[in-house]
Amino acid sequence: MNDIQIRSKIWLEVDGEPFLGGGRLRLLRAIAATGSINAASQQLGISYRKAWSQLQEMEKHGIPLVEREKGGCGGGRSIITPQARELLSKFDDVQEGLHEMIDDKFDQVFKPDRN
Amino acid sequence: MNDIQIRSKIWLEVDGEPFLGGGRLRLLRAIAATGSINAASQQLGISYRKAWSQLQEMEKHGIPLVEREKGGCGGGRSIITPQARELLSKFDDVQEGLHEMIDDKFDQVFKPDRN
DNA sequence: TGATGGTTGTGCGAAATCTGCATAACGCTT
DNA sequence: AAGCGTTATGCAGATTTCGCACAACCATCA
Repeated sequence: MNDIQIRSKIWLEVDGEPFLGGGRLRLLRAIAATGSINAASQQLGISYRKAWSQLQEMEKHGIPLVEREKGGCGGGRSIITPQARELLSKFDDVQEGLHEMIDDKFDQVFKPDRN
Repeated sequence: MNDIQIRSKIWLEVDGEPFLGGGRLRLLRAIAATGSINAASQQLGISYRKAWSQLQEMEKHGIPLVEREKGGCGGGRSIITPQARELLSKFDDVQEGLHEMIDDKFDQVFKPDRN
């Protein structure tokens, strides 16, 4: 059998459209860590434009996630809101151990015992 | 809080690219049920072109999934291979109960007790 | 006080992807 | 040999994604 593997993902939806998944989660984390959308996008290897678009998509449902300031000391900065922090934490709680569990189940079903 | 919900999916990859997920699974099932790619695509509400492309993507890794005949009685027909049948079965085994489990965990974490 | 620097914000054309129409190939059936 | 319903596929149009280029902003500092 070819080298076959399982992948899995979870994400949140609001009003039936994507709200928060793995990629956007990493983005918010990077913004929290760097204090800048620009620095975060570079860290993740995506364009600023893309990061900004993702934030737009997330926030269009009315939940404020990032507070931005343009101009000023350092040119500007961005920090994530307490609500965003809580979301990240809860998302982690749900995701915790999930991939491992699924990988295990995959091995059980797809990889015959070597006895 | 807005109406927020969780979604989840699993899929198989071969050589690092998508091989079998929910959509292609339904396609193979529909082909098995109808004996025809054309009928299957109509049943699923997708174009024949799209169904055919998905089969191409799946089979380009060398695992034969559908045996096709063009021309002949009825114009032609398609049946899925034993290997495809086995894949469907195993995929179900891995997926069984998964969505429910994730939904439960989501409720635990995101919906506070109403005491 | 005005020039500077680094960030956020955005329009728009290019690039890539997806979609499906149109048509060929095929081989039983009659 | 004509017809029929399926599989197979090229290709153009539609749609989405991508990212370059540039505007807006404001504390700092000369």
